Amino acid sequence: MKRQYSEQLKKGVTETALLYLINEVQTYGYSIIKELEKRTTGYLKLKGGTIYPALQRLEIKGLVKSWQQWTTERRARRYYKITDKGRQFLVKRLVEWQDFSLAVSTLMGISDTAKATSPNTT
Amino acid sequence: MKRQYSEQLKKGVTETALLYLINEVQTYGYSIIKELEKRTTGYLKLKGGTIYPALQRLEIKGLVKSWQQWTTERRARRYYKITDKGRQFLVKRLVEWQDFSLAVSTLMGISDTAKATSPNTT
DNA sequence: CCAATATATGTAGTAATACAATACAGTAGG
DNA sequence: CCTACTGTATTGTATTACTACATATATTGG
Repeated sequence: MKRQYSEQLKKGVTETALLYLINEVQTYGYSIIKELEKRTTGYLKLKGGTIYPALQRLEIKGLVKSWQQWTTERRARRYYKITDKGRQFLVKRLVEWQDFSLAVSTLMGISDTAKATSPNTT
Repeated sequence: MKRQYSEQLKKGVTETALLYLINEVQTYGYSIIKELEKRTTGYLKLKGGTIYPALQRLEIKGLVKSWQQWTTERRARRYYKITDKGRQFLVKRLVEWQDFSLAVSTLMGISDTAKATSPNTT
């Protein structure tokens, strides 16, 4: 099965993105999937098989805490809420992303005053 | 051994960064390591154990080609040069990085007209 | 009423890749 | 001689996004 390169790009930002959304408002897995897709107009589509394990990792690390809530008599959702530790972690990771993305963009000749970035033909 | 989160961030950009440098001028592994560190003021430090396998992957994919050059009688370097296929690939990946990094930055409230990005305390 | 779709969570196994640790060897300076 | 730096390379490990699958309930259209 041929993998997309964008998979690799996602690896550093998934947990930060989840935490960012959970920080805004307590929410649950399925909602996060839809929200990410909507807000990034399709650039950050994450699958259930990615999201649910990632949420579990966040909880194990103590960055979020979860509980079940019954939407109907028989139907449960697992809600997630950020912790203080999670908030501290989020701030660090946001700064890290900014520094990293700026460094890479600069390296690759992509600046705010973006000029033609097509590689030269040396 | 505690791993750095930045490891994950790097996973999508390493090959693109290598290709970008090789596109500028034919070069070799050790030089790339030093050059990346210098140009990104330390934000993109990659180790030999990352670079050398990555260069091999690029060659297997036909994006670069390599040859040995003797710097002294006994000492050889492996130089890399980009191929036409590599140049096409590079352009695609640069565009992909731009789109991706913009999408993520937008999601996380980091725009060019960057306002305070500290998470709210809902 | 029934089928299809959407909602909702979860696991097992696989692929990709950055790293540490290690190995080897030449070279330069004290 | 000895240390540090240059230079390439491999082995094994950790992390994590994905596919495929499993299981349910809820809703909508024909």
